[in-house]
Amino acid sequence: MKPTIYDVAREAGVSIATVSKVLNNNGRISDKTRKKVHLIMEQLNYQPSMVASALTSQRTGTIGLMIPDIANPFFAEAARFFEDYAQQAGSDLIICSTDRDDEKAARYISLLQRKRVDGLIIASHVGNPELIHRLLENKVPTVLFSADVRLLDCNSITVDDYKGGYIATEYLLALGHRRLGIISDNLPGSRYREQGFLDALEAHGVSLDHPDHMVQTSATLENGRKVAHRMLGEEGGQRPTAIFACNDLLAIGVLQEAREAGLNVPEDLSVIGFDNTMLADICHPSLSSIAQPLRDMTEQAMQLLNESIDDPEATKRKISLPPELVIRNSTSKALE
Amino acid sequence: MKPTIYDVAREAGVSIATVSKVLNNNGRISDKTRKKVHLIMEQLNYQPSMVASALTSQRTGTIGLMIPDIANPFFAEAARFFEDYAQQAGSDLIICSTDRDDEKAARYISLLQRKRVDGLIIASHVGNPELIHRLLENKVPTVLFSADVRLLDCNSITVDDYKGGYIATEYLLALGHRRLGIISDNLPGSRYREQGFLDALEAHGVSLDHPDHMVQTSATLENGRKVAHRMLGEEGGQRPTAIFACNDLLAIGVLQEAREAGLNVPEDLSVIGFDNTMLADICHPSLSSIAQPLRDMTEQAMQLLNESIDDPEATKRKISLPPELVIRNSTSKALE
DNA sequence: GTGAAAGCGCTAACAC
DNA sequence: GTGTTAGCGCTTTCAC
Repeated sequence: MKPTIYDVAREAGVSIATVSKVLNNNGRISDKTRKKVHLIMEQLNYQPSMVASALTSQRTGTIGLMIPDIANPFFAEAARFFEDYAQQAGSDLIICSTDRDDEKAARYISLLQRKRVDGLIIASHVGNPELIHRLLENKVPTVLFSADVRLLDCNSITVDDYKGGYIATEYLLALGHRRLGIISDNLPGSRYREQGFLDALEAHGVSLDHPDHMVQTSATLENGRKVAHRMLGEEGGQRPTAIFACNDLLAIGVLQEAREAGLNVPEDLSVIGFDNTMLADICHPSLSSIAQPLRDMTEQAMQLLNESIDDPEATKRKISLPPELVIRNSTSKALE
Repeated sequence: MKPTIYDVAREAGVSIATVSKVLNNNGRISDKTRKKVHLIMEQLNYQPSMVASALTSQRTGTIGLMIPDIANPFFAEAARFFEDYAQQAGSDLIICSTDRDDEKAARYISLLQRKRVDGLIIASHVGNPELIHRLLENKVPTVLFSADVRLLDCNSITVDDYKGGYIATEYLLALGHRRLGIISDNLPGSRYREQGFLDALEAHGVSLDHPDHMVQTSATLENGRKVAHRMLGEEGGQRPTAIFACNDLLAIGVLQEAREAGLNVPEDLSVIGFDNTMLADICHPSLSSIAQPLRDMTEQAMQLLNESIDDPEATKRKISLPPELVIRNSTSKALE
C-alpha cells in the first residue's frame, strides 16, 4: 500500500499533526523535526492523498471546464490558457465536451458537483438557463465564458460581440464593399454580432441587398460551404462582394466554396471571420478575422472564478472585453 | 451545507448503510425503502460526494491525460476520443499539457498521483524514461500513447510509424518522384518514420539526392517553413519534387513556403503529411497525409488502461496499429 | 432486509 | 513546538 501520513509519523517519531504541519507549512515546527520529516517523506516516497485532504479541507484543487468540443481549435486554445492559469493557482482542469447538448451538459454538471470541483467555467452555450440557475442556487462558483445569460445574475466574461460585428462590417465598408453578406451561427453571441453588422450598415446608409444574404446555421466547415454555395451561386450582379462569417470555420468554408466557384479571394470576394483561431493562419488565403482577446479573457475568467471560490457570496460581475480586427489576406478593396 | 448521506438516512428513517446500498445499487433492499430513499434524495437534492467515496473505494473515477499541448489539433482530437471513451467507463479526464518539458511532466505526474487518479495516459514524449519507470514501480496503471519507450515493460499504443513512413514514400515513388525530401521532428516515433522512408527508397533503388534533403526539426508551422525555404531554395535541378513531412503542421509549412517560392503544389511539388488532422482539410491545397487510426488507437488505449486498472499486475502489452494513406490534393504525378 | 461500527487519510482545534 | 482527537462523508464487513 501507499504510505500514509501515519507511516511517515511513525518513522519520523512524531505525530501525524506534526507531519501535516510540515506538509502544509503552517504551525510552528522546529527546523530539526521539519528536516527529519522531509527526509522520511523522501525515503518512503510519500505522496499525500489529495482526496483525503479534500475531504477535510473542502477543496479539491480541480475545476471543471465545460466547452462544446475540445477538438474545436477555438476551445482547445482557450482550454490551454485556462490550464495554464489554473496551474498557477495550483489547480487542474477536468475537460467536459458537451457538444452543445443540454443533456450532456446536465450530466457533466452533476458529475462535477459530485466530484466537488472548486468551481466551474462554462464556455459552452447552455440552452436551458435553469441548469445555470440551479448551479447558482447551490452556490457553486461559476463563471460563464464567451457565452452569457443576460437575465441571470452570474459571472461572465465575453468579448463584445456587438462591437466585433460592428468593426468587421465597418472595415468591409471602408474597403468599399456595398453588397455584404453575413453568415452567423445560432447562438446568442452571434445575435449580437449580427446586430453590430446591421447597425454598421445602417450607420453608413447601406442596406442589406437581399434577405438571403443574412443566414444562420450551426458553425461547421460544411455548413459554411453550403451557405456560401447558395450565396455565391447567384448571378454576378447580385452576389455579395464581401462576407462576414461569425466564426473562422464558417469563413473557411466560404473560402473553399469561393474557390470552387472560380472566385478569387480577396479580388472577387472578401471574407472575414471571427475568433482568430490558428486556422486563420493555416488556410489560404490567410483569413482576416475578429480576434477575441483569449489570453485576457481566460485570465479574467480565472480571476473571477477564484474570487468566487474564496467568497461564494461575492457580487457577480459581467465583464466584456473589446475584440480586435486582425487583417490578413482574405480581404481587400472592392473593385469599382 | 450540502446534504450528506446522514441527512438522507435521517429523513428516510433508515441507516446510512441502507442509503449507501440504494446509492450503489447493491445489497438487498426492499422496493419500498429503495423508493423512499430515492424520494428523499430527490427532495434534498442530494449529491453524493465522490471525494468521500473515493477515499474508501480507492477509485476516483478520473484519469490523467498527459499530452504535449491541448491546443495542438492532433492531441485535441485524441483528447476528444479519450474523453468519450472515458465517459463510457464513467470516468473523466484531467488534461495536462507538458510542452514536452520533462519538468512539467514530472510535476504533473506527481500531482496526478496525489490526486489518486485511477490511471494515466501518457501521450507526450517523456525524455527521461525514469519518470515512466517510477510510475511502473508504483504500480500506477499507465499506457503510453503514440509514443513508446521500447526498453520499458509498459503498455503502449502506437501507430506503426515505420510502416507509415514506408507507405508514404512508396506512394510518392509510385507517382514517379525520384528526388524526395523528408522533414521529421526529433521524437523517437519520427525516427521510425524516417527509417521507413529510407528503406522504401532503397527497396526501389532510389537514393537520397542530397543529405540536406533529410532534416529534423521540432514540429511547428514555422519550422516547416524554414526548412522548406532551404530545401526549395536550391536551383531547379536539385530541389526535391516531393516532400514527406512527418506531421501535418510541418507539411503545411512546406505548402506555404512553396507558394512563397512560386511553386505550385502539387504540379511542381508534391507534399504529404502525417497524422491526418483536421488541418489537412483546411489548408490549400488540401493535404495528403498518413492517418493515424485515432479512434481505434484511443479505444484500445482506454481498454488497456481499464484492464490495467482492474489488475495492476496484468501483463503489459504493446500494440501497434496500421496507418492509412489518405490522398488529397497536395500530391500528384511527377512531371517527366 | 437492515443497521452498527470500523475504517479510508487527511485537517484543525485545542491541550500540553 | 508537538500531540490528541474529533471529524470530513462515504463503503463495507458482520451482526441481527
